[in-house]
Amino acid sequence: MAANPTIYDVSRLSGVSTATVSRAFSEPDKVRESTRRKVLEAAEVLHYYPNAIARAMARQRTDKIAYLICKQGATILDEFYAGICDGIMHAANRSDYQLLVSTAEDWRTAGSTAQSKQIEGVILGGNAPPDLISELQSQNVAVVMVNNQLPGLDLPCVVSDEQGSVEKILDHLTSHGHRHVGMVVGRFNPYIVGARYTSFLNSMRERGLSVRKSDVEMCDANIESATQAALQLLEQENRPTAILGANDMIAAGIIKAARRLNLRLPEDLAVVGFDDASVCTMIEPELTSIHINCRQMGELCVEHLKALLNRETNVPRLTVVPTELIVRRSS
Amino acid sequence: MAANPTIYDVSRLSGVSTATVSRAFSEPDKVRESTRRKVLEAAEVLHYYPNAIARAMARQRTDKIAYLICKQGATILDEFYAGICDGIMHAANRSDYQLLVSTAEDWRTAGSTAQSKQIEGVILGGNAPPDLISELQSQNVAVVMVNNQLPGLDLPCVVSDEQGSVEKILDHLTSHGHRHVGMVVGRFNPYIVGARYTSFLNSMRERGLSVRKSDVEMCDANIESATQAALQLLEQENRPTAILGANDMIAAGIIKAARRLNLRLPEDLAVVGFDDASVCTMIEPELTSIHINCRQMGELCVEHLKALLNRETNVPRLTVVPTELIVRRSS
DNA sequence: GGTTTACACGTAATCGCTTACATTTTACAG
DNA sequence: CTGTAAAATGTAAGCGATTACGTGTAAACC
Repeated sequence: MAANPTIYDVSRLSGVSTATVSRAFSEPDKVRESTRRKVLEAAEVLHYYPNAIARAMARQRTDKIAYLICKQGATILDEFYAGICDGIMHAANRSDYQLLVSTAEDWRTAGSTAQSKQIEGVILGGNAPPDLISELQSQNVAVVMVNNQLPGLDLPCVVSDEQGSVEKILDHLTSHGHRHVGMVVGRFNPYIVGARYTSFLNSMRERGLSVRKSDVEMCDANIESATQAALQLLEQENRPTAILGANDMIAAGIIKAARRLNLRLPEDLAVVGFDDASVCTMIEPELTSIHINCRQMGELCVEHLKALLNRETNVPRLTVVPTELIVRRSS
Repeated sequence: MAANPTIYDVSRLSGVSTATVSRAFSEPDKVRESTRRKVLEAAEVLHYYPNAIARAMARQRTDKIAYLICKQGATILDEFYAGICDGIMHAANRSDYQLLVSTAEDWRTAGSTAQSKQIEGVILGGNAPPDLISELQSQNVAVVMVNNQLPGLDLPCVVSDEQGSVEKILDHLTSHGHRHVGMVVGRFNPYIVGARYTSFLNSMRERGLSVRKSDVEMCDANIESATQAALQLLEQENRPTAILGANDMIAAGIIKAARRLNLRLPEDLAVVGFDDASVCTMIEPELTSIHINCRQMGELCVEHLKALLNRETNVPRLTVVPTELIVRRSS
């Protein structure tokens, strides 16, 4: 590991001062074209690349941001959060941010928060614990939340249009004659319970359709639990003719349950999911689902974080990303 | 953004030198218990946290590593690579590394490689382009590859036991009387083509079973393509009684194709996948698959990177992670 | 008690870059 | 050709930690 060349080496070889070398790299138009070329040439020869650490030190700005996934109902293994991550990665690279990724839990148990000091902004994915948020804010790092929204918190949130999604689903279902609709909700994600489920209740009420207690079941974050919950729903006397799954995995569970009961899909039962994960086209019948532009959500997060970091004043507190209903064979 | 407290502030408040403050944090046993307490107390009062940037600057060590996903057949959206990512995240946190995540493409198009300078080690996921590898090595950053293995390259690789996986599948299938076995391979992932597919050919030959050209089809990275490929296989005169999909998505496509032809599973056709993704239990029939401990693979990557960074000499060039066949209803 | 040794702590140089301010060079008008 | 403003470049002081080296103090030995 031969010591890497520094700005001094370039300075010496190119015959200009270190200040000029520095400018040649970070403010190209403040230096004469000819000298800039000399500098770049010398850098080329020496295999010099500016040392970002030293740069951060001098500038008092690290351009480092982090994506913390809060395990409560969220994980990078979930296509949805992975999609957001993908969007964040792209946007971060484009804006020349360095992106750290971690789960909130690991993050805290590991280097406590000492790390935070060098992170200028954090994107919180999923159900972030309030104390994490206030801790971050007290260390004045910029915070943006994605797929979550907490009352009384002053920070930008990026969410998908849950209400609109449910409307679209119910429009679709009612236009096919469904009036008795149920839902299986994953209790593992508080935000989704609060958003998708209550949207469902509201929309149904507005349409003058009733939802009985027995039309809704809760389940855990695995397919077997979802299947069991769906069985509960379907084995009752007067079962719904359509059921929403709070995500595609749950919807898949509903389909499995329907199969066990020898129900025909979509004739005897319509099933709709959320997220439009890849599984939708893998199962039989293909699953009608709500497509969410997670990539865009991720990109928006970075945009907002950037705005926050640049001290812009009018960063929207709530950004709602529109969704789309993808109708397939299951409904 | 009030300026953050520095080691000087703590030094002043606690009445000791900056050197002692520094030691109190990074070499606790080199300082008397009583003074250490004083220091920590002062730090507490001031909300002081050591500035990792400055620390990195002084120590000439950043403890920063990166996970670069090489899009060629790999993406964070794939549960497999997400699982590896998860493992890397955990291990990185545990070892107090900062983890940057990006796709190789974004990485290069964005800040070129300037960034590299501050990254001490890189984990390459998927099919890394050779020039990227040599570029990294020439800047002497430690490199580890996961789920890939290139001839003539001197770096640690972590892969799953493809050969063993195939053996297990074929043991299972032949014990159920299958002698005519086909495969659908994704042409999008060169390594998998090279590993899973050739293992398949070898194992079949060893068992004295023949594989005709028409028993193998290639497909692209989407389910429709996989389904089409499977149809090709299944619509011929003398079709295989069992088919391997090079991953679970492809296997799902095979199942769809079988359904279209009204084949019964597993009676008329056995299907087996690789990766044991969550989709395996979502589809009907549930898919027999090879479980890969991706989390462990990720952790191993970090271990090896760490060893490399600590200049350990005997870092294994190849680590093969054992797999397990999960038998379900599709076979 | 005096000398040695180990330990705790302090002083100050250093890491590689940025940037305010000073100085020199260039461009251009008169 | 000269004077002046603008542009280009140079000088050097930080940024906030670490750490080699030096000093002072207390324990340990004879």
